[in-house]
Amino acid sequence: MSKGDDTRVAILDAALAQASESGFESLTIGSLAERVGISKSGLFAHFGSREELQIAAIEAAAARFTETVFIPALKAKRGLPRLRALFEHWLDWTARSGLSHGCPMQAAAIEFDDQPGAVRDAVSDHFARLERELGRAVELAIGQGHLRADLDVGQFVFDMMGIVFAYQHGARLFQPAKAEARARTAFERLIDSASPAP
Amino acid sequence: MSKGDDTRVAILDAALAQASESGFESLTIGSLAERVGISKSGLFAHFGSREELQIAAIEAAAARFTETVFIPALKAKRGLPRLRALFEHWLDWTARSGLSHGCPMQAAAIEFDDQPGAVRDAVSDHFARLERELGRAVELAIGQGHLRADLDVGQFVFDMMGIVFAYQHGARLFQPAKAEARARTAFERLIDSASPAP
DNA sequence: TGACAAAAAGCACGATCGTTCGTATTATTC
DNA sequence: GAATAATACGAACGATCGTGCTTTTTGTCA
Repeated sequence: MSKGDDTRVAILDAALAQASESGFESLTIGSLAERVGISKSGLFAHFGSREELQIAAIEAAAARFTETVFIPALKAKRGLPRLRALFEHWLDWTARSGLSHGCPMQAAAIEFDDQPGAVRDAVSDHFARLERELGRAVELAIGQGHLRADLDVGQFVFDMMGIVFAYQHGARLFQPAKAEARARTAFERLIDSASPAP
Repeated sequence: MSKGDDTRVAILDAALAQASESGFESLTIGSLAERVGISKSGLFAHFGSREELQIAAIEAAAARFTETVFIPALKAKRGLPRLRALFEHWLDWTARSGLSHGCPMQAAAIEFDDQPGAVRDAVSDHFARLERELGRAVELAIGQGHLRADLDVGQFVFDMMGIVFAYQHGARLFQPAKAEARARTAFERLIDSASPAP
């Protein structure tokens, strides 16, 4: 890995930390350069424009999400265990990847949902993939007989996302511990209602 | 109402529209003044600082939420009908109040959750009140015998918020109609699971 | 209508924004 | 070690940021 790539990685690390704290709108070239310890123009040269920097940051966040949530979940047996692992890793993925101030993907989703362009596309691609992967995990669980065969997969994924969103909301604004307990309870109830009839 | 108050209302209307589109971070005095059609300094004089403007905008959003969601729901009979009304009005409150580009309160929650101060306080006050009111509606439904007496009210509210968040997310990034259908299905299932044993 | 207060505008400030360009400093390769 | 490419820097640009002032316009009320 060349020197330039090292710097690029350092920049994106700092960018993710910054976006986690204050959102992508706060991702200015000047403040980011200061955080990384290089000059404005030096940083700028790596991306060519602010928008390119934002896109790179989104993609870096998506990559980190994959490393933190998807990859480790593959270690669990397919079916319900893997689905549970996905849920657990998703709950605390920001903390486990050094972004303790909130999920940058969700911040991006809210900031860019009404601003058509490459940034918005990158965000919606991420969430589309997330839904797809979750759906696949659910289908595997059905295949393994862990969940009902007539389950509405899309609805299950929708419900699961709602639980995580409510968790993130509660943890951010109020008591993280309570939100976590509520989220687990809700997820267990969701699984219960999707289990095969005895 | 004096002329100044009229202007203030117009400013806050524009501020909410702007915040709905691009978030509170994008709420700059210059762009807002142009939107309203007055001078920067003229607008500035109404608030004294940008932070005061942001707080006023949050409070205006909260007030509009009350008008659009809480007040109309009071027309429904207390108990389950009112709870349903709250849910329905909450789902489309942004569209019904001219903020078709996203809920400003949720944008604010994500932008300011890690920035202690009066803005964050105003946001968390709003959501605390929202949870309290929802909880009260649930308790009324229990009192009317519409919901189980041993229901975990806090958990119910958590689940309900998750449904709405997932709806807002899906409607924002993907297909609003599908998200709406999923949200209704989820809510009916939630009520079902909270209904008294037959 | 004239006096007074309220509201808006005008102008300027230092700071910071994204971006460009020419130059200096490094890494890499022969 | 010399040649060359990759990286970083410094200075500057026009624009915009939030915020003070002073002046002008507008509304209100005796």
